[in-house]
Amino acid sequence: MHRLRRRADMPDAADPAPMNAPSRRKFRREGEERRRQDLIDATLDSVAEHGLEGATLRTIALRAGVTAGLIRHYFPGKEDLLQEAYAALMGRMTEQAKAALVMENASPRQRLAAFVTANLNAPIIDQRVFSLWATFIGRAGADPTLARAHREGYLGFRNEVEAVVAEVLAAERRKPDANELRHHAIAINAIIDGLWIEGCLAGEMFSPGELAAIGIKAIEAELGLAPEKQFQEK
Amino acid sequence: MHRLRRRADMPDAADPAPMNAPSRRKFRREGEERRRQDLIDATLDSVAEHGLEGATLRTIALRAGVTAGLIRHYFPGKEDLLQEAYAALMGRMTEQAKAALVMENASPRQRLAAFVTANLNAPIIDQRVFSLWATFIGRAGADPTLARAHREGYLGFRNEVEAVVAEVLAAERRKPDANELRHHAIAINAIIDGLWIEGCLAGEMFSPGELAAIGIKAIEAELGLAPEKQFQEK
DNA sequence: AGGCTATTTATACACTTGCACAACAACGCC
DNA sequence: GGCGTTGTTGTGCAAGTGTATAAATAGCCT
Repeated sequence: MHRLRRRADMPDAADPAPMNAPSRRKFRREGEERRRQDLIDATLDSVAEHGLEGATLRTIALRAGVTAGLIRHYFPGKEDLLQEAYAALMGRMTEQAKAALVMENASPRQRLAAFVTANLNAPIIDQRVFSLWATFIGRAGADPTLARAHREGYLGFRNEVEAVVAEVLAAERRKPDANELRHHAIAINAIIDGLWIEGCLAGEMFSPGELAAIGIKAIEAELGLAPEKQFQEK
Repeated sequence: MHRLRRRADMPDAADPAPMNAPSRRKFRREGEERRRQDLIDATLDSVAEHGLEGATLRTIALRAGVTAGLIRHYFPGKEDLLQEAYAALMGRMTEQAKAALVMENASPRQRLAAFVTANLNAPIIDQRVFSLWATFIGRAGADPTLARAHREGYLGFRNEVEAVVAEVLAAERRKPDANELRHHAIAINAIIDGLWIEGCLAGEMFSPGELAAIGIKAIEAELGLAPEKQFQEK
């Protein structure tokens, strides 16, 4: 029995109790945005748990608490759903990452340290998010759409880093040229990315705050900042 | 017509030319190791190109120049083939990465620089290898076997880094404690990993050797080494 | 209350997937 | 050369896959 029918099976005289037949699943109508978000979340959950291969429409629908057919009512096809899910993931990641930069009344150096700390702790250090990132980015080589989405996210992130670095160095009365600045941004970005991966894949190997401390020290070394004690973590 | 049959279709009196019927595919018997390697390579190619979802037994077999049924003769199931393919990939990656460390007649610092340079240029900087790495590692969260394989590879790599770092610092008459050494290794590992990703995903944004130069400078800063000019790249 | 309509379910369908197995033929051995 | 072994092919099959579509009903409007 691999097709689950509730009604149309055995068309002639086989149902012993025709009275209770119409039992159809109860449902509620949700708002359009709510449904789309639920479906996207369910998609990300499915991908994180079973990979792209295991994220079938039925699995996704089950997780979202609806039936598979409904997906087609909101998305033209599975590919579109995956695209939107990836876009949503990237949006949340960069949003969270950049949120740590909007600090009032803080020196550039403090803002940089806070940025690094935010990126190297929960919720950005998270195995589920990493799995999603890796699963999607693994297809960037073959899917130009994904590749462009990544490139934009990456450059946006790096530009943020470069801007803070410029402020930090300016506060130190240093005037780096454009290429020097770019190299610093690339290196710092690499440090954050690399530590992020290590934390996501083997978080329990590091004590709380350890990755952030390592990252801040490495970045300060990269920028040639004296490790002043006034910037210890609270 | 969705099933391609060559013989058994239409069992009675439908074949106009029964003479040419037995045309069966010619084949050669390869050695066992050769076949296994070919199948593993075809698997990696398929995964790199279409992701885990697109790597079907038929696709893999087609690429290996055999028919799908043969795979079952060498591997108990698809999952086993994927496991072995991942193991082979990791083996080649770490092998290449460590190969740069076995230099005779070189100072520790030169060996470190060569190690970084090797890891941040072709063939280790390679989009296909990155796609494979990301695709597999994305399932590490759900698959304990993959997670352990990664952990072992990662720790092995980091221990290599730590050993070279110890030599470099020893040559500078510095005696770091164990925790300091560990932090250096983690940071340097992150720098290499981060730059590796950037290079794989957007290699054309960097001029040749640029990533290696950035990496070496960042690592020397992390270790507090004076950027002596005698270590320029040839 | 009762109808309208768009959301939601249920089902159908063509096709794919991993696996099973029988038939076949390439190659070594006598 | 013939023969047996076994690597290899061809084919079948149940369980899914994404998509299409008819049927039902939830909830709003009047």
